[in-house]
Amino acid sequence: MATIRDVAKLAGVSVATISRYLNKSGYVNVETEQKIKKAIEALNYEPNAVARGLAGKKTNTIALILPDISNPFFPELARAVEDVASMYGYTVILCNSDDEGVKEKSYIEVLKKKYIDGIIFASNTLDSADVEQMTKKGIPVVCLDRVPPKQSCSVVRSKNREGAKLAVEHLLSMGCRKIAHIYGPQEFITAKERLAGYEESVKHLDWYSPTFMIQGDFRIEGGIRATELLMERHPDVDAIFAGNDLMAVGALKALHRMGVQVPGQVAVCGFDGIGMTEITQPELTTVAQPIYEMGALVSRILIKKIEGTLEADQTYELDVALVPRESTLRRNGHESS
Amino acid sequence: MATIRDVAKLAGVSVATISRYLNKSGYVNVETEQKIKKAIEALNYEPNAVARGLAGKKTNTIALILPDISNPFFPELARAVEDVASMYGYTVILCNSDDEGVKEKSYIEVLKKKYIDGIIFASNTLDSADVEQMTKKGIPVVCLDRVPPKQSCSVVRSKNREGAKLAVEHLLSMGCRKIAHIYGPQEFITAKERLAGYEESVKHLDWYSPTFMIQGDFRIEGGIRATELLMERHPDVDAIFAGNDLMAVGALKALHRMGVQVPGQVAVCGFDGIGMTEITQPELTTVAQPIYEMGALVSRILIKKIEGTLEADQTYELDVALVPRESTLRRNGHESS
DNA sequence: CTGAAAGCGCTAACAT
DNA sequence: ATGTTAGCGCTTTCAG
Repeated sequence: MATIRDVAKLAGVSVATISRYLNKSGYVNVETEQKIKKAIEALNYEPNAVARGLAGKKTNTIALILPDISNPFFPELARAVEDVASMYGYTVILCNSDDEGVKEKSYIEVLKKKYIDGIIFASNTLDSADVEQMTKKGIPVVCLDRVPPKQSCSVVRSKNREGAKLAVEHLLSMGCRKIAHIYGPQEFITAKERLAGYEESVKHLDWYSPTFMIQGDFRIEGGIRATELLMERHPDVDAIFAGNDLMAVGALKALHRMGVQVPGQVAVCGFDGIGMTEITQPELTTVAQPIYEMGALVSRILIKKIEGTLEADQTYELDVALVPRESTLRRNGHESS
Repeated sequence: MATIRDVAKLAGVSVATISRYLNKSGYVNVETEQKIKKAIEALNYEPNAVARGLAGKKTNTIALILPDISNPFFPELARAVEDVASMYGYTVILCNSDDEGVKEKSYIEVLKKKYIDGIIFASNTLDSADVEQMTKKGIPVVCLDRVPPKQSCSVVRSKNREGAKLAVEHLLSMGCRKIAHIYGPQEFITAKERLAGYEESVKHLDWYSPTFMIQGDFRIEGGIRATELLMERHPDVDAIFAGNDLMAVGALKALHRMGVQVPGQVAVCGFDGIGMTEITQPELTTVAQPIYEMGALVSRILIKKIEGTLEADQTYELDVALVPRESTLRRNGHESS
């Protein structure tokens, strides 16, 4: 592997000039430029990224910290992040935190030592102190969903409350009259907001009762159990709005086992818009978040921040969209009532 | 951030000693060891990974090159790789190649410049020349599925041919008599082997005909189209063995649309064992690969290779297992005939 | 057992 | 416009 020195020698100039040429920093004569170009080609020179990193404290590497890449929500997000990153010449380090603060901290330590340029957090454990500390240490951070106070970093999220309302409205418009909600763990801001949106939309309805809200765990199993509990408690519900798609899938499974028709007896609506919703039977109505776009946006913001072209930290709230499918399709619906 | 110099000064020894202590290379007196420990703690010293990388050409970073993290087969694999890597103190860079040689090559270039310690390929485009070149340049490589000739690198794969046979046997034992196969793109060695296994198992049966083998694309869409074509051509098939789970899901969808009962009229069996197979209706019988283990093994091997403790390159063929579920459950089956 | 010193390959003043 | 040079923070001979 040729070094910058070799190139300098062959081109008959100093290493500084080569460096300037490489980084387009400072002037360099057109003629010498040509000489340099030739030398580089002749030697098949490729600048060494590690040396650059050490000298310039910039590694063109970002990290993506998420709870678990095998949770179906994240692969698409990761794909988007990596796509954008590689488009801008950055490389992505993948970290699974399992939402455990300890793991997160330990990743952060490692990443700092590696002169990572920035971090994307798609995690819930992170507290604002951590974020501020990172920012203070000069490591740009961008978050997904989690909003640390004092706006110490940019945030990308989607309209959870509005999404929940969309779901309820849709179910009502399909003729449902007793709509239950399986909510996710309340440590998750998303779960909280969706629950709030649900409550807001239904609390003025005559059938409303807190017993229609059941806790789930954002996973299939939890959706199953919550549904069982719910159907026992309220055999008369005619719709379930689950706080995420995984729990909605669980609801589908549970209802099927009980012999309850979907959507005939009970309509089911999820939240997130992961691919799974298209392969269930019946296909699942869901409030889709623009997952890929969220990933793309979050990494574009991080890169801007790294390169110093970000005006100011901001919170971006992306629109969600109701995707109506079979699981909520009821004949007695009156969409245009 | 304290540097090794600061520690040396505070401990009253030279940087060389600190380095030896840090890397457990060379002797260091127990007493000085204590002094060093204290100094490190006092300064909260953390060795700089980039500097280490430059000086020692070892970055404790590996890369995982796969076709697409959003393809449901890969997240679990990636999770396993990252789990093992982080357990051994390595960090993982994620690369999506889309099975395009150009992208792969360009990743390799970048990774080389970053002094990556090794690469895991879960890709099909890579030709053996590339692998050998990498190996020659001193970058350890381990492959998934793809076996480059001359055994220039270790390979982890699973028993595709045997798996296909398991599938056919299972279908036969469930009473199926006309078993079709939707095979994947023949550039994929896995698709080829599964097809071969299928053919071997059925070619001696009286109903056998090449028209029972239909090409798919390893995705849901292709599974749907292939199934439509198949059912038109052979309305009398009573089982479909798909070359992977995604196509099996497609088959399920297509059959459902046509009003064909599964497993009543047609049984369906997939291959891979991805999570999706548990949420279809009916749940999908599949030949499960030990995906997580494959990822864990492949990364353990790579790390061994990096650390020079790997005896010799080898090909590891992991067992697959038939996971019987509803989609092949036929009353007229005689499991124990 | 420990220290001095020469890099690793590049960047960024500072000087010319 | 270009060259000189001092680092970046650590590893690793080679002496002692």
